Amino acid sequence: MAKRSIPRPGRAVRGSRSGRPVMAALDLLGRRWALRALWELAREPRGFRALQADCGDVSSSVLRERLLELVAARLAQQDEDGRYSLTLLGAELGAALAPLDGWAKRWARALSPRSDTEK
Amino acid sequence: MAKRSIPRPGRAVRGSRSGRPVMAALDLLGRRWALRALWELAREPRGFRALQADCGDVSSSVLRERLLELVAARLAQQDEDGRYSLTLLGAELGAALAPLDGWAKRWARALSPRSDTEK
DNA sequence: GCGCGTGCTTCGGTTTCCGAAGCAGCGACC
DNA sequence: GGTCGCTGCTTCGGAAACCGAAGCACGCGC
Repeated sequence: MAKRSIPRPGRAVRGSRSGRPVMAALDLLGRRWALRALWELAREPRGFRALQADCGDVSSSVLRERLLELVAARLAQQDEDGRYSLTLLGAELGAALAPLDGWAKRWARALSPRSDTEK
Repeated sequence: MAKRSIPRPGRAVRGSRSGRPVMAALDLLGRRWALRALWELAREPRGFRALQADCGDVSSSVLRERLLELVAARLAQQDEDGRYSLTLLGAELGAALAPLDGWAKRWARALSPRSDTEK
């Protein structure tokens, strides 16, 4: 498990040797399902299988990897009862990402009216 | 080119049949280098090769795919001189994501002091 | 013409992801 | 005690995504 190194600020990550914090974040969150898992956990803590179901049945192996990464990055934690939840740090990230929801709605509005010109 | 369908609000995407806009966004941005490319373009418009270099030498084939996706999603566009830039919509997304930078710095501060307990 | 930089393409090899199956542990119920 | 169902988690073969290096066509300066 944990095959590849987990991005952390101050360390070289994929696509950036600078170690700039935001680059590490971009790497961490750019992995498949990472953003989604964080988003779901921000809504409310859940157990592994519930989380998997709410993420549209992600493959359990990948979800496990992402969760390990989030935990290693101190964004998430596992409670004694097994449920996953965000740490304070993770919740703050969730808050920083919150505007995404509002933007997405504007995006939907901007795209739908005349975008029947899709293939 | 454009092998897989491009996420759009109102359509089923990976991991969500609901068509909720934010899910489409999460899918689009959860692809490798998508977030990073957007972030770089938000700083300033650039040509393909410059963008590639600034993204830490992403493979050109993947960068091309991500750019096509961003363009299809109306987040980016290609100017007459060939340079890529964000559309108004894309710039708004960039603005919505801006808090990420501040958060990442806090993340770095929270992690560095005593996290010598890394493997 | 020639060199150089551009946007972009191709392709073989590697990594990542997926999906289905299965395991061990635990509480509920009989 | 037994087995049922649910849990967190693991394994593994095949599929898809990604990488990296090379190369093509075009435009521009020389």
